Amino acid sequence: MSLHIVRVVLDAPIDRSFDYRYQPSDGDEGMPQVGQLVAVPFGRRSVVGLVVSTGSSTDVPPEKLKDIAHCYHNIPSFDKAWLDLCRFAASYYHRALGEVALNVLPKIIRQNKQKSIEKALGALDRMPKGKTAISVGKPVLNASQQQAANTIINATGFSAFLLYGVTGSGKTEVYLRAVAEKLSRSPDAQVLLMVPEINLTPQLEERVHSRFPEENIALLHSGLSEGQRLRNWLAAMTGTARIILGTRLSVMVPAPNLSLIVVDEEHDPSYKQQEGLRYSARDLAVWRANYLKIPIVLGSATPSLESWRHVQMGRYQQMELPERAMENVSHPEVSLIDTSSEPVVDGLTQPLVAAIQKRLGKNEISLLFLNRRGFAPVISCNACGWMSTCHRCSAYMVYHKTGRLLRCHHCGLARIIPKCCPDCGNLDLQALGQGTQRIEENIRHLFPEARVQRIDADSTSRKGALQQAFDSIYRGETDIVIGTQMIAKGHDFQNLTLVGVLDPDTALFSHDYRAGERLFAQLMQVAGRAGRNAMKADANPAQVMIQTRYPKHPLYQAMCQRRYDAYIHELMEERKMAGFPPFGYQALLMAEAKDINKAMAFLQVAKSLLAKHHGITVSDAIPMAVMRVANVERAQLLVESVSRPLLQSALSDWLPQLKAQKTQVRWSIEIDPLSI
DNA sequence: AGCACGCCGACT
DNA sequence: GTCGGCGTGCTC
Repeated sequence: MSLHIVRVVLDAPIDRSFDYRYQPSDGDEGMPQVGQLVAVPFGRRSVVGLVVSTGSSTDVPPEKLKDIAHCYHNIPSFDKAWLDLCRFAASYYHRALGEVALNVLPKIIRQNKQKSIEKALGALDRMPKGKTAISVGKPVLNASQQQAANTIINATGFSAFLLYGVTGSGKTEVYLRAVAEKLSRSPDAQVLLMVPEINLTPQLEERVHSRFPEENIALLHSGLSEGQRLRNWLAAMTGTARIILGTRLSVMVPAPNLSLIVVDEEHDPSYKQQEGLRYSARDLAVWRANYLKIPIVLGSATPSLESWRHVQMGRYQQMELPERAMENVSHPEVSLIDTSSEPVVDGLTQPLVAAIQKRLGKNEISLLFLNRRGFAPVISCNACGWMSTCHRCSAYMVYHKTGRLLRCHHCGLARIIPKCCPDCGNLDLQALGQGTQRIEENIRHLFPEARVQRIDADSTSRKGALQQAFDSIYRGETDIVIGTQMIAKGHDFQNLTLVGVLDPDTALFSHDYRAGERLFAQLMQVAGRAGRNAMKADANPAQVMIQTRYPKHPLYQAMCQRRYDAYIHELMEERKMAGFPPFGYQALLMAEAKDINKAMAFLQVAKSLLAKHHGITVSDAIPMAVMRVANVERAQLLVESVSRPLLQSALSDWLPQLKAQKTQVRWSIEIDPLSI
């Protein structure tokens, strides 16, 4: 009598599978199939595993071989496409298959809570299955929107489209039209609509709901309860939900009839998972579309250089939505205030102060954008030059006037502000530079009658405080808003006609080579807050005023035209010269230890192990300036190559050698790091 | 990742 | 004399 052998992967960083025996018994539903979940004994405990193959023989000695404990026939099995997606992600990011596949499952499935699963499946049965694909209230598209939508709809096989258009150019309508068309053409078709974390607001959800009232929409984001996540996941997995709307984690949801993927704001850094499995949801979405031979739409006003390059190489097709094509939308005028000729007093120039004054007189809202919270970024001693540095990090500690605290924005360390200089005892300590708290104080002083609202991580830490602040603005109870990047996204404010940008220049000289593109994207987004609803016939266009010492810089020049393409060529040239992405490929080896020397020593060894690989460049081990947790020192090593396959094969050879190293150092590898 | 086994320091 | 620290090694 032949054996029934089931090969299973488990949620552990072990890059191999484990064989189990299947014993047929009365009343069960037969041999578990590939893609099914099973419960198996593993060591001293019972864990959930995923079946990756079945057979009739095994190399495992019989005394070691154990039986499958249970097979979850009630959960539909995962299809080959999903397994292959997990396989790709595992190999590309150099993780074990089981670690990837089981980690993306809802917790309730992973923890095998049968009663909750049964309940969710029951709820699913009662759900009506979308079939009619009614799209209601279709707005009329302009010519370029119509053309873009048609191109997407008529695409056959894999096609990637870069939909390039500023805020307000009508990208969302193009997505919704393509979605409507896909759903109406096939009764089973499913679409995946991905948005950045912050953009998945109830308003967007409502917009999709009201456009497709007959459809079940599976919402997937990190804010869901475990029960909701399970229900929505199962709805997608069974095809009950034909629209999947979610953040980066939705890229891994099984969807048997996926026929279109949309990635809105494809450049957004929140598509990159920054802990655990550090995947890029945008990149995985493109892989998935390619595998499934379906179209994918990447939309942005400020596309990533990676996508831009794909367009240049002919792999993606670019479609542009010109802003002028949208009726009833006015676009802001961007102007620069040269701070080398206009004196900056308390963070503000006279032209900007005058512009705010003018809005106050007309009962219009002004928004001041300053990406630095706190009162002042550093305090210093006038006598000896002491600066408020954090002793755990190399960063400055920020002066917060509330509570009279110095706080490190990297590690969270807080201390009472010293009464005198810790070095020389001098009493004359000075707050240098401007933070949002200080600007708020200055503004209240300048405009005592104005109603001022500050929005940053400090003012909104209380639950619901952010919503309250936005509500107050919506109700017209605010004249001047001061905020960090928190205000850049998602919210459109009626009657907001002036945006002032304070001190954006620091990003131009950042060590982070992506700082420029991020600043541009941010400025485009804040600019987009202005004037979207200021539709009064007699209204002047909204104004964006940027205070800068470098008005000739290509970034600001491009910003004046609100055209990213005027600046992206510059960025491309820089990257090409430096061999940075998208002209080169990177992996980052990070090491953590109590003693920095241990971490450094590990990285030295790691570097030497890589020396024999051709076409690979390895940096020196660099101790990290900023620590996350006290008492843990970090260091890193950057591995680069002009060829992705070369980099991947070097990693495949190298990482097992690192695993074999016995060391107290905790390490991890990140592929395509966003910042180094 | 868990979890156990195992071999050296301060405690009822 | 034991309790317990976490280094090392295995899990079908």
